[in-house]
Amino acid sequence: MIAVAEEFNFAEREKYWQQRWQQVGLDRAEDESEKENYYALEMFPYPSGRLHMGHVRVYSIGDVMARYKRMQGYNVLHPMGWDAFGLPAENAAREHGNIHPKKWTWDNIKAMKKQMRSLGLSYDWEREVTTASPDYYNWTQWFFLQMLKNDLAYRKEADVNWCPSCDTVLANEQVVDGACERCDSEVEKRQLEQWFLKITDYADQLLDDHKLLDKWPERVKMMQKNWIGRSEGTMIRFPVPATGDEIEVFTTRPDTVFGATYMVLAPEHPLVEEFMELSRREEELQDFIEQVSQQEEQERTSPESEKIGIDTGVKALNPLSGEEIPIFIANYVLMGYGTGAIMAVPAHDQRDYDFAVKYDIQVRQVIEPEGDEDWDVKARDEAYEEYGVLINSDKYSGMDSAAAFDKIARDLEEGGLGQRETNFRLRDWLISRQRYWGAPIPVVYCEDCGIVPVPEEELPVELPEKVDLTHGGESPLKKVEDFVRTDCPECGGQARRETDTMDTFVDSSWYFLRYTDADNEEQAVTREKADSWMPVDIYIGGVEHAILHLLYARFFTKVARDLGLTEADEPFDHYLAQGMVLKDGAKMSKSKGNVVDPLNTLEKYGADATRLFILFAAPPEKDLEWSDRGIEGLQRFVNRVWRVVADNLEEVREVLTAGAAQDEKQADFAAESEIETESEIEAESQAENEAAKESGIEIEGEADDGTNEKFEIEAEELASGGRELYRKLHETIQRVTVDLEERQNFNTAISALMELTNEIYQYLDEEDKVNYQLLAEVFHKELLLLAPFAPHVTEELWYRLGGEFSIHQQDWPDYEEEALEKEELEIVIQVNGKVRDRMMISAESSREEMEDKALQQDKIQEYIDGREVKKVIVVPEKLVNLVV
RNA sequence: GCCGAAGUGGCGGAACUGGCAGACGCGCCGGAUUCAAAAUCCGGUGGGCGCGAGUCUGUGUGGGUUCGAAUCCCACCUUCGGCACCA
Repeated sequence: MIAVAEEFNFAEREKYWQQRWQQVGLDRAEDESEKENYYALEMFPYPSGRLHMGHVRVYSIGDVMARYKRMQGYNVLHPMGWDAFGLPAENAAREHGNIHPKKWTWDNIKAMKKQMRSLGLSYDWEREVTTASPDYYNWTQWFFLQMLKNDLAYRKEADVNWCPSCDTVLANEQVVDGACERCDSEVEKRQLEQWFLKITDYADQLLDDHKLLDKWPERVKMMQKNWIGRSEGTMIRFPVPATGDEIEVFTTRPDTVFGATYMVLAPEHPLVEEFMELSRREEELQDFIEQVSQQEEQERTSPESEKIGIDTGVKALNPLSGEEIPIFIANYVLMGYGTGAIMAVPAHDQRDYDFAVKYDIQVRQVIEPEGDEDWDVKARDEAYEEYGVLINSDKYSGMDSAAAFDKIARDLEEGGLGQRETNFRLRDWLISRQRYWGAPIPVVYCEDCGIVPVPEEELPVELPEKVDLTHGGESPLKKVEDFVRTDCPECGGQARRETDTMDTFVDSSWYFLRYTDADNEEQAVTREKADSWMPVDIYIGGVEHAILHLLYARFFTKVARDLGLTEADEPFDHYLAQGMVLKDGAKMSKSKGNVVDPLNTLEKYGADATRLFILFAAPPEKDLEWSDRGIEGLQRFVNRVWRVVADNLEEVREVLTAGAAQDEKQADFAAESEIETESEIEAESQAENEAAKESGIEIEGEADDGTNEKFEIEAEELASGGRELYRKLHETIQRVTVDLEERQNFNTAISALMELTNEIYQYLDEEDKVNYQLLAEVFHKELLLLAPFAPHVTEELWYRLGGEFSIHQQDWPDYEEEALEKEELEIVIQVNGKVRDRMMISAESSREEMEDKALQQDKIQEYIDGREVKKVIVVPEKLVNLVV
C-alpha cells in the first residue's frame, strides 16, 4: 500500500522541480534546429522589484503558449528581459539618498527574476537582455546613428510638452488629456531644441500594413488608426494681393471651395505679423493675440470653448472664383495641424458656420443633398456637412462631390494653385529626455563642425556612474564635466557631448530583435537569426501600450527592415491584448489599498493554483476580477487531480509494468512509501527511468517514432462506463487543443480538464471493476494536457507514475476521431420551436428515421393533438422540429 | 460630436458557423463521513406557479427576419475604450 500525501505539497515540490528544470536547461531555444521555430513573447517588465498580478497574468499566458508549443514539437524561443532604464530608478535614488540607479535596478532585476522562477515560468535565461546594460544600449545608440545617417533622426526647435514633475520633455504619445501619462501632472508647453525621430515618414506604411495584422485586435488597430489620423485632401494656395504672399491651406473638401467666404490664420501663423503691420488695427490685433495666448492649451483646443477671432482687414483671393475674401485670426485654428490656416466654408462646416454667424460673415451654400433642391442651410441654421451635388460653383455646378473633388484638384494642379496632399495627425517622435537613467544620445557638438555623430566604433557612449541627481530642468549629465568635455571626432577640436538621454520607449522598440541574437558583440542582430525567428508568433501584453510601444516597435521594425537587418515588415504576427487584473471592480493600486501581492498568493496556494486561477477566471483579453475564494477552488482542483492519481497509483503502475519482467528495484519502488526528500526523489527518478528502459516498458512520448504510443485499448471492449470515460478523454484532448491553438481561451480549456477530472471520479465511483489500463491512459493524457497550465504538479505525478523526466518534453497528445464517435445520440424534439421531448437514436439514423421516431413519441402525439403537421425540420445529430 | 467594444443566474463566466441557455468554477442549500469540526465525497441550485409528474417565463429595452434568435437586422438605453475646434 502506497501512502501518498492527501495533498500536493506545493511548497516543497514546486521549488524542487524549478531547480531541476533550471539545472537541465529545459527551456533553451536552439539557434539551429530541425524543428520549426516558434517565438512566444510577453512584454518585458520595468524592474520595479516586485511582481504584481498583472505580471502574473501576462507571463502565465505566455508560459502556457510556450510550453504547449514545445510539446507540439516546435523549437520555442521564450525569452525574458528588462526594460531597465527609466525614472523610478532615478527617483528612488533621489528620494532614498545614496542608492545608485544602477544598483537599485540590478537588485530589482535579481529579486524579480527569483519571483518569476517561483512562478515556474519557462524562460530561456541565456538570452536575457537588460536595456540599461552597455551591451544593449550600445546598439540602441547604433540604431540612433543609423537613423541620423538616413535622415530619420533630426534636431529642431519646437513647442514641446514639458512635465514639471518628471523634469523632462515628453512625446505626444505620452501626454494623455493634457497630463503626463506617467505621473498625471499637467503638461506645459516649452520652446526647446530637441531630437526627433521621423516616424511620420512611415505613417502610410504604419497605417496600410494593418492589413497584414489580421491576428491583432480590431480595436488596437483602430486606436492606431485614429492616432495616425490620415486625411486625404488638397493643398490650395490663396494669393494675398496686398503683400504678394500666398496663404496655403489644407482642406479635405475642395468641392466646397466656392463656399469659402473667409480665411482664418492661427494666431501663431508666420504671416500674422506682416498682416498686423499692414492693418490699421495693429493694436487691436496685438491685444487679441495676447488674449488667445493666455488661454490654457486645454481650453484652447476644446471643441466646446467659444470661438473668438478678429478681422485683419487684409483680403485674399479665392484662386478658383477670383472672389475677394477677408482674412481673420481666430483661436479655433491651430498651428500644429495642417498649415495653421484654413479656408472657411460656413455653409458646410459647423465650426465655420458658428463663427460666421457670430461675426456676420456671408454664408454661401455650394452643396445640396442629391435630390433635395430645397435644402437651405440658412433656413435650417446649421451647416450641411455631407457630400452632395455642387451648386453656385461656376462650371462645377451639377457635379457630385466626388467628381468635383477630382476635377477641382486636377484644375488646381494644372493652374499651379495647389495639389493633392495627405495630412497626418501623427507627429514626429520626440526622444530627448532631460534625465540621467537612459541611453545617452550619441552625438557631440563641435563649434566648428556642428552636430557630429559619435563614430560607431566608439560606442557605447557610456553613462558616467558618478553623477549628482538633484536637478532642475536640465539633464544631470550636464554637470558631469568628464562626460561633457570631449574631442570632436571630425576635427579633433574641443567639443561637448549631448547630455540628454533617449526616451525609454526607444530601448523597448527593438528588444524583440535582440533576443534572437542576444550575445552578439559585433552587431545589433544578425540577419540570419532575426529572420529565422521574426516575426514574433504571439506577443502578449497590456492594451495600454496600443499606441505607444506597439506603434514605436512597428516603426523600428520597418526601419530595421530598410536597414537590411531583417526581412520582417511587422514585429508581431499575433498580438494578444490581455486585460487588467481588478480587485473589487477597480485596478489594483496602493492608494485604493486593494493590492493583492502575488508573493503571498504563491506562498499560500502555490504557483500551479495561482496560474490556474488567473487563467481560469476570465478569457485573456477581458479584465479579471481577483477572488480569494476563486483561487481556493483552483487549489481544490489541483488536489483533486493529485488525489485521484495518488489513490490509484499502485494499480496503474502495475498495469504499466505488466508483461515486463519485474525488476527488483522497480518492485521496491512501487511499494515505496511517500517520498520525502529531494535527493531521494532524484535517485529514485534515475533508477526508475533506467529500470523502465531495461524492462522495455515504454511510456508514451518515449516511443521511438516520437509519436504518442497508443495504449492497447479498443473502445468496443470497454464497459459502458469505461467507454464514456474514454470518449470524454478524447473529447477533452480535442477541446483543450482547439482552445489553445485557435482561441487562446485558457478558461474553457481548464474547465474541460475539470470536467474530465469529474468524469474520472464518477467512473471510479460507479464502476465495480475498474479498468486500470484505461485509467493509465486517462491519467497520462490528462497530465500532458494540464502540464502547460500547472507545470509542477503534473511533473510530480508524471514522475510518480513512472514517466520519464520531463513531462514538458513529451509530445502533445492527439485525439482519435473514432473515440469521439457516439453510437447513440440524444435528439431534441421540438413542436413549433419549443422543446417538448428528447429521444435516443442510433448514430446512423437517416432523416426519415429521425422524423418517424419523433412522431412516434407519445408525448409528441399529445402536443400535436391531432393537428396537421405542416412542416418538419430535421437537423442531423441535433433535433427534429415539427410545425403544426 | 465621430469611431469602436461590451451588456447572459447571487458572483466570475460557458454556449464554435442561428438548433437543449446558464458548461466549468465560486457562493448557497441538503446529505455522507466525524465524538465534533476542518478537509473530503455525493446531491441540489435562473425566476414564477404547483404536493407532484409538470408548466409558464427568462440572455439591457422595443421591434423585425426565421420552423427556431443570447447569436442575424433596425431603433433605443447603459457601461467601458479611443479620437476630438484635425480643417
